[in-house]
Amino acid sequence: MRAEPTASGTSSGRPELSPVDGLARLSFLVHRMLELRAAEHELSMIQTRLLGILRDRRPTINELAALLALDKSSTSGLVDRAARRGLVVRDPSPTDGRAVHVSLTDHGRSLVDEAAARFESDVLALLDHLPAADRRELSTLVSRLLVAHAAEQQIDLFPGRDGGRAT
Amino acid sequence: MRAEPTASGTSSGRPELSPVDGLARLSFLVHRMLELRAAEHELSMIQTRLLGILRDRRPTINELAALLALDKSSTSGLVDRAARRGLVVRDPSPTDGRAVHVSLTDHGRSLVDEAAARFESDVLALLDHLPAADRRELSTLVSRLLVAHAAEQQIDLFPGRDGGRAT
DNA sequence: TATTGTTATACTCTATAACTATA
DNA sequence: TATAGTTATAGAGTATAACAATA
Repeated sequence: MRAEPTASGTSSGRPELSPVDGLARLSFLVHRMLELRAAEHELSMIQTRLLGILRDRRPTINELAALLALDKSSTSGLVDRAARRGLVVRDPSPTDGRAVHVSLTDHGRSLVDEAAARFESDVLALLDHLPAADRRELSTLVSRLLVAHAAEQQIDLFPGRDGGRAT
Repeated sequence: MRAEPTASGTSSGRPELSPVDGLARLSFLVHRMLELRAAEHELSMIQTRLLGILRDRRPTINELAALLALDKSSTSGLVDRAARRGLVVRDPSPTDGRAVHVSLTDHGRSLVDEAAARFESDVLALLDHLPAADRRELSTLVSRLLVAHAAEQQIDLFPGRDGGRAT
């Protein structure tokens, strides 16, 4: 969005990006890393998100639509195209004659696993530009930021780790 | 992509996201903030990027295609749709009878300015979850990371601030 | 001949509305 | 009657290939 970097002069020798600029650029950079790795397997971002969700779930079309924030008709088409490529399968629900469960094929799983592994090493390589201490500090701050934001939005960032409602 | 948060236990009371998970989630969060603000003006991400570029330039279709990493035919169609909505105009190049220059209309500029302002306040509000000292530290680390990455990729993060080739 | 831009065609992605089958 | 999913339709966004106009 910004064209000029808005280098809010630190008056030290090193120019520094503004906080908003920095976060925006970092966001686009990481996003593009995932896009490129997905594209290596001819996966669009939405197909990649679909496969990512299916890594540990067998949702119905309706559940998928909610998770992807898409209309059920869009979701149906998305699953169609993935199924046509042999990445996912539809299975009838044993309990509801109207519903289907979508799950990964072995091929779909190998694609998403490989893309995820490559993306992870991309991000690690990016972080390697910082010395170890800075890297740890950055991770801690990012985590703290996300935890605070999730708390405000009443989102559970750590499902499984006792959602809070316990003793 | 990750379903489980991979809370690499810090063995302290507070769970912390893994570095890759944290950066990925932060990236998606910031990306979604821009998407939502753009959507308030019925702008897609690619239309928003187009208008963002035009804020301080009047590129040709070919130049736009390079900046957006799109084919020139895709760019032509993108500009068509933006022009049909009155957001941009094509003007013939004074020096090359084949080329056109694309620029913002007043309407297009007001849309992109407003979306940018709202996005900026979203990111500032997000950062407000951290105490001021942490916020400054995070910005510095993000900036340092991007500067190092840009240097490696031989990209100039600060155009105008003397591209280096000087005295 | 080479370059700039547009057009024709095809496919993915998305939503709305209408439909089928089951509950 | 309500819900789960699909299909019909329309439009944005993208690429490839073919084209027109200009250089």
